[in-house]
Amino acid sequence: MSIRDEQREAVIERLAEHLLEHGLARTSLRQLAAAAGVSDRMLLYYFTDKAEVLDAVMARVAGELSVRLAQAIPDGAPLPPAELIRRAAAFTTRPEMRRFMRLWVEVVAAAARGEAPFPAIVAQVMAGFRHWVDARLDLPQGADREGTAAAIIAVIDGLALVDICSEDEIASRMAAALSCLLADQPGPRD
Amino acid sequence: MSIRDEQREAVIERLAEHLLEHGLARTSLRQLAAAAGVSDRMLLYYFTDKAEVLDAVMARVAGELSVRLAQAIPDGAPLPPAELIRRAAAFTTRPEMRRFMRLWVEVVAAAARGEAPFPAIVAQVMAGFRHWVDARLDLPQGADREGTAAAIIAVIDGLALVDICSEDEIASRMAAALSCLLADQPGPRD
DNA sequence: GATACTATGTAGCGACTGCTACAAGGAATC
DNA sequence: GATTCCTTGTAGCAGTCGCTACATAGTATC
Repeated sequence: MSIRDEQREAVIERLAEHLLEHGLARTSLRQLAAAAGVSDRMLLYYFTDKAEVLDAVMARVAGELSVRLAQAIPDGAPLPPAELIRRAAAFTTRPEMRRFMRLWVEVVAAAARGEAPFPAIVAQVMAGFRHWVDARLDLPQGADREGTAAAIIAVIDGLALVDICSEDEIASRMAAALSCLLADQPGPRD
Repeated sequence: MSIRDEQREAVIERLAEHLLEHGLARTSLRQLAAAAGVSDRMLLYYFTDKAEVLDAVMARVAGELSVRLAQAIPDGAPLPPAELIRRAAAFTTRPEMRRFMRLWVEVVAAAARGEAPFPAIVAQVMAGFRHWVDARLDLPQGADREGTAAAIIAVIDGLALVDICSEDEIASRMAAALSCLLADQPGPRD
């Protein structure tokens, strides 16, 4: 592997950490270069342009998220939707996962704005989410698997969205309340 | 009212429409000025700086959203959470409401990035949402009202987030599937 | 040793950003 | 008629943006 390729890999690794830490807030070429410990000139030597940088870094981040999701909830035994939501919610609101979800919300917004290369990234990651849910979802025949999968993703992403603009304390209560809403036996009653 | 104040109002009105149409994609001072039909020089005559422009415009948009939410689901008869979610979801995924929700997601992301004046705007709008839910939520005593309200907002916002990065067709299926998940009698079974 | 390719620094381009200094026209007031 | 204030245009500032031209040092190849 050439020096260039080695540096490329190292840069991707460092920038993945940078994006998870700061979101899309500091993503000008010069800021990315500084975070990666190289000059902006060299960043554009390792990558053809800024879009390729973000593409590569986001692919790395998505890969890591994918691994963690697979580890947290294996695809062996399919779960009923309420239980799947409950576990996925518990996992994605864990402190170390919140920066993934925050970045994800920012990326979706950037895609909504039409900002390259985020629309393509969102399409890929979203497909990954759908596949992840589909492989873990136990649903009676005749039910709308795609619709249900989308709804489950929506609930998880919604928790993340509210989470990032609220005080820390609300997240667990929100998850608990959601759990009650989904249960066949609804929450603490008199 | 001085010419300046009249123009200010007219500019806010036009920019509210602009933001709902294009999100935060075209919000440089010059782009905002063009959309409002004035020069950038005059925009900064009517407002002290860009943050004040966005503040005023977002307040207008939030006000309009608030009116529509109040009209769509009056606060007379409190609803159980599942029903409230169902109605709110049906309303916010209506075609004419989607641009509100898209803008909302973008604003939350901008706030997450720390970009002024969005954190303050998000806090205000979020408080409005919480109040709206609280005034319409029928919940047994002893239940966590705040947590449940946050969860309801999360579900609605999640639908919006998935909605803006999916094909049109999925939205209604997602809402239907969610309805099944929340029902005491879960969806079409065999 | 000459040549070609890889790797890196310096410097800067043109476009855009938020914002402002300055001047001037017009209306109102003294 | 002179002065002052409200309104508006012109021009441009300093900074950042993504990106690139150019030079150079080192290394590999012939």
